[in-house]
Amino acid sequence: MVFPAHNVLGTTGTVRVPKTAELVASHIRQQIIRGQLKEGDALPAETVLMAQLGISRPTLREAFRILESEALISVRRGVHGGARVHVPSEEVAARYAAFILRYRGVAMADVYAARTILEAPAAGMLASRSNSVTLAKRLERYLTESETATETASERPWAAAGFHQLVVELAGNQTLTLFSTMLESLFEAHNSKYIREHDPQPTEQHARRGERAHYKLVELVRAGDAVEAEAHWRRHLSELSREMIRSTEGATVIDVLG
Amino acid sequence: MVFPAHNVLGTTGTVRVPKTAELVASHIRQQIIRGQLKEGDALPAETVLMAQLGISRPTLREAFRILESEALISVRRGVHGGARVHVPSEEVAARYAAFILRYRGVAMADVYAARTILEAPAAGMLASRSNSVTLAKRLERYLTESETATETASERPWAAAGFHQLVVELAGNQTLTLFSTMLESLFEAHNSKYIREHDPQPTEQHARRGERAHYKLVELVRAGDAVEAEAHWRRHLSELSREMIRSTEGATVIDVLG
DNA sequence: GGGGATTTGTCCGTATGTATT
DNA sequence: TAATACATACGGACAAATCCC
Repeated sequence: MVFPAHNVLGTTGTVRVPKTAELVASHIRQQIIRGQLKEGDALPAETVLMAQLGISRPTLREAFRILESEALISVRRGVHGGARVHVPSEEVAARYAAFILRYRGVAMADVYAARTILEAPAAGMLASRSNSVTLAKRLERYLTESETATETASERPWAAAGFHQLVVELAGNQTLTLFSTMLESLFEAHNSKYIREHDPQPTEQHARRGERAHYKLVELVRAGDAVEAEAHWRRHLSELSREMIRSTEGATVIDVLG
Repeated sequence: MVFPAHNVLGTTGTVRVPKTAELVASHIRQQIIRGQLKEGDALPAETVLMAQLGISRPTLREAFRILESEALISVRRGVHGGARVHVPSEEVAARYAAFILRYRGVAMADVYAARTILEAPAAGMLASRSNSVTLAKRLERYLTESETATETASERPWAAAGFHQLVVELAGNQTLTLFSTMLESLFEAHNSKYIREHDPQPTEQHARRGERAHYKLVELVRAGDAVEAEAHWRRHLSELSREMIRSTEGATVIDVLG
């Protein structure tokens, strides 16, 4: 594999000429996205890659920084170090969405509202499916299993988030599921940052009400009542949003870590 | 500004120690996202930044590559060259979403379906708003203006995409608008790549039907009929999706450029 | 537990290409 | 056209971290 050392086209007018590091990064990225490089795979050592690709170390390192910022590789030092491959993650996509939203000064309330708009129809789709009884069973099993699995109260929100994710996932649209996961990732990042600064409120009463709402959705899905399932889930999501916004009062705008 | 030359904490156990280039990139990125650096602003020259931040040229260049891959800066050579600042763009977020979808082998039909799920409720929200008459006027004005502005048939799809964007935008949720823009960006990338390979079909008849559907939505919004507006828009979007999928038959899976 | 080997992290100096004046 | 200023790329060197024996 050879990359053009001193860009082939010479003077290129107004055309943007990609730098060597970008080309190298794209080359490796494509192998990851196409599945030719799998999770955990080790890339060759720097010296080997330099020879294979015909580039210098600084150039290779620039490519590594690009891929590292996309969480597609992680580099460690030491004797068995080197670059290791990772699958593209929703967190990164959520991160970039957060950059945009933060730049525009979008409030967290807006993000919560988006979840409601997105998830409520998903609940309706679930109930209107022909195999809604099977789907209801899947949902119910998740609830009972997570009930026995959760030991401390602190990990209950995580289980609840998993239920919301499952609702969207069973609706059967992968793009929608991705968006939903991105939103969940934003909430998680925002809340964890907030919890670090303030005191976490367990809100035992709210947890019980949430649990009842989850079981009620299962029933509506089982009954195949799409209209009521969507309406019920919308109410639940709205209430949840209000609660979250009130409890994190003061942190109204998206906060970006990176 | 001084970054820890040889990471302060020394041995850090299992904690991931961020590299200097990442810190520098984050530092500059935050200034951009917080609006302290504005679109078109020029960053100091490399030598100046090296002195200001107390880092070497390779490290600074690694940071530049990271920011460049996020489209937050663009670097040019020559006398008045250097790094120029850009606002965070939806295309980048769409790009990473595309990486994830492509990795999972998601079909374009899935992405189109997501647009339907997302935009249809937005149309309903539009009609149910108290100022729906004003919103209808905005939509109508866009249609008449784009009608006079479009000269060639090739730029008509662009105008249509703008109308769809406007529908979501007027629904008033910025997060939803971002998602919608990301989807539109994916369609644009996919179609432009497809058009380059095949022959573009103008489909005059479809264009007229689409135009009628747009005007009908305006009427339903003006009348404040939320239920029918949502149903109508869903039908229109579904038909549009079928049409696009059929006309790009063979390119069923998301394709990623980068 | 300590020493050595391997691999990346950071730096410096230099040469070359490129765009502006 | 020539000079100038800037980024691009290369090679070599040392420091730091990690693992194995």
